Amino acid sequence: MATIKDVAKVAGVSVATVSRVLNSNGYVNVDTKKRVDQAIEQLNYRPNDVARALFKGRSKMIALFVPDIMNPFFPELARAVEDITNKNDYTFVLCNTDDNLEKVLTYMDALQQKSVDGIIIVSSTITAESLKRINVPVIALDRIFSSELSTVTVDNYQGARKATEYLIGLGCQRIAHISGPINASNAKNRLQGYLDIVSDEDWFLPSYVASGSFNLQKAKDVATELLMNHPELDGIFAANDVMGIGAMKAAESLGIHVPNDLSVIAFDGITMGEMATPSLTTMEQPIYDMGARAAEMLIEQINDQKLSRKNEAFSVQLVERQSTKRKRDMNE
Amino acid sequence: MATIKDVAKVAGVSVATVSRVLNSNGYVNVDTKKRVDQAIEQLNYRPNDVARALFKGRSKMIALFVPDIMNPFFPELARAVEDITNKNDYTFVLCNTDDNLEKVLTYMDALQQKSVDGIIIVSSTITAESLKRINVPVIALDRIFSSELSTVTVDNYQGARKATEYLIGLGCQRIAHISGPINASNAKNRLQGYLDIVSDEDWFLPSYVASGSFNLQKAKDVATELLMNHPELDGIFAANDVMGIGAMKAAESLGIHVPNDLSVIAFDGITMGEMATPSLTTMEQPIYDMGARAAEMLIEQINDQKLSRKNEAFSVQLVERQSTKRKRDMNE
DNA sequence: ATGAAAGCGCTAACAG
DNA sequence: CTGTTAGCGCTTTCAT
Repeated sequence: MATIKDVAKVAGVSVATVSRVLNSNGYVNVDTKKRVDQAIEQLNYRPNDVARALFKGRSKMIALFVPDIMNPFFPELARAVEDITNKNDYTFVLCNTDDNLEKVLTYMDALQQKSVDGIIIVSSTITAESLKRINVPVIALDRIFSSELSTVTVDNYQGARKATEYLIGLGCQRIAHISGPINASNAKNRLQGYLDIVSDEDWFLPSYVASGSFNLQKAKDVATELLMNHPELDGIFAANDVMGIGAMKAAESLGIHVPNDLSVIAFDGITMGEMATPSLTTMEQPIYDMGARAAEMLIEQINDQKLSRKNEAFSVQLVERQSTKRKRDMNE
Repeated sequence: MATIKDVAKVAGVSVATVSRVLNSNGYVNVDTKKRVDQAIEQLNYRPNDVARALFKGRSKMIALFVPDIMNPFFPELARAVEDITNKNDYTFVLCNTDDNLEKVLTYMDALQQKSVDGIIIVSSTITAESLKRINVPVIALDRIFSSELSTVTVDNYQGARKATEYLIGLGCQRIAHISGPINASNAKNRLQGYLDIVSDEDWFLPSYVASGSFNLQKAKDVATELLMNHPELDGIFAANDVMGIGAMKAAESLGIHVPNDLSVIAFDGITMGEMATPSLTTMEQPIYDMGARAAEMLIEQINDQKLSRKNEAFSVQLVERQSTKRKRDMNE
């Protein structure tokens, strides 16, 4: 590994001059620059980022915290963040937190020790308190957990309203909701959207709401219970796609046909929803765009630390597939 | 951020002594150690990893190259690598290569500049040549692309044989194969396993093999063609689960019932296969274990650079689900 | 058992 | 326009 010193020697200049051409900063004669460039080329020299990081106190690394990359919602988000991160010459570090505060703190210390430049966090359990552990820009993505952070989200409330209204428009007359964990802001808003549409209906029962924890198996279990206790149900709005699939699995094992007997709509727009049979109608989020935007915002903030707090919400879009169907036996 | 100097001052010793207790290396009086520990505690001191990395030339970072984390096979692998990586106090860097050599080289340079300690690579396109670009231990995972590297794989050939034999045992009499890209070692071995079972059968036709590039849409397209040209087919062995799902989608759109008219078996054991309807019979790989083992091997090699090259292959296991079914109309 | 000091590779004053 | 030099925070001889 050639160092800046080697380059200086070959070019017959001082390391300062080499540094200047490296960073195109300060005056340097055209000819000397040429000589330096040649030396760099000749030695195939690459500056040592570690030395730079030590001097600057920044490492050109960005970390993304997700609960678990194995959850199919996150790979696309991670991909987006990595793409933007890369395009801006940062290195991308992935951290699975399992929504475990202790792991988060361990990560924060480790990243701090490596002079990470910024962090994007998807989490509902992290405390605003724990952010003080590390002194770098942080963006909250998908879920809001601290009012002091810039955020990138979607309009969960409106999306949930639309999903519920869509089911009603199809002729559904008894609609249940399988919610995510209520401590997650997105789950809470989706629940609220549903409630604001249906809670005044005379058919509505509080027991039409069950928590599926954003988890397939859990959702299947609660959906089974829901469908057994309430055979009158003809629509389910699940707070995410994974739970929507769980609900369909529950219906299938009970001999309830989707979409003929039961319409199911969910939220997210992950690929797995298309793969399911029947394919899942959903409120699609621009997942990649969200990740990309969060990364861009983070980099802006890294470059200008006193940038003001910003809140961006993407809108979601109804994607009709096979799990929902207009009811033919409406009262007429 | 407290530095080692601050600690030294508070403890009333030199930085050398602090460094000694930090690394439990060299003699240090029990009492002085106590004083230093107290100072560390009091200042909440954490050593600066960047400074350490500069001195040592190693950064305690490990990178994983995957073609694309959005492909559902890779998140579990990534998760495993990250877990092991973390347990050993390394930081995990994720790199999506899109199987693009230029991206790979760019990554290698970037990682080299950051003094990464080692790399795990899943790739079929990387040339052995390009590895010279960076002088750290490398493990090949899932696919073999250079004979000089330690590798972690599965027994693709035996798995493919078993899958094909399973279909035959079910009574299938015309079995096609949807292969992965032939430049990928795993795809090649799976194809070979299939061929070695069927190529001597009198019904076998070379046109029973089609390439689906490990890609769902592509597999769906070629499966459609396959099923249209060869209505006699009653079994398909797809080289991975994603393509197995593609094949089922193709059958569905042609009105061919899986598994009654057509049995489909695939390879991988990703979650999406369970979610599909019908759920997909497959040769399940121990994906997490493979990732974990690769990470362990890498760390062993980092700790002892002159460790000899090693080759480990896990075995795969048949998981019967709904996409395959014994034929009732056998000649009897 | 401990301290002083050199140096990892780079950048940014400061001088000239 | 270019060179000299003092660090960035840490580890490791080399003395003592």
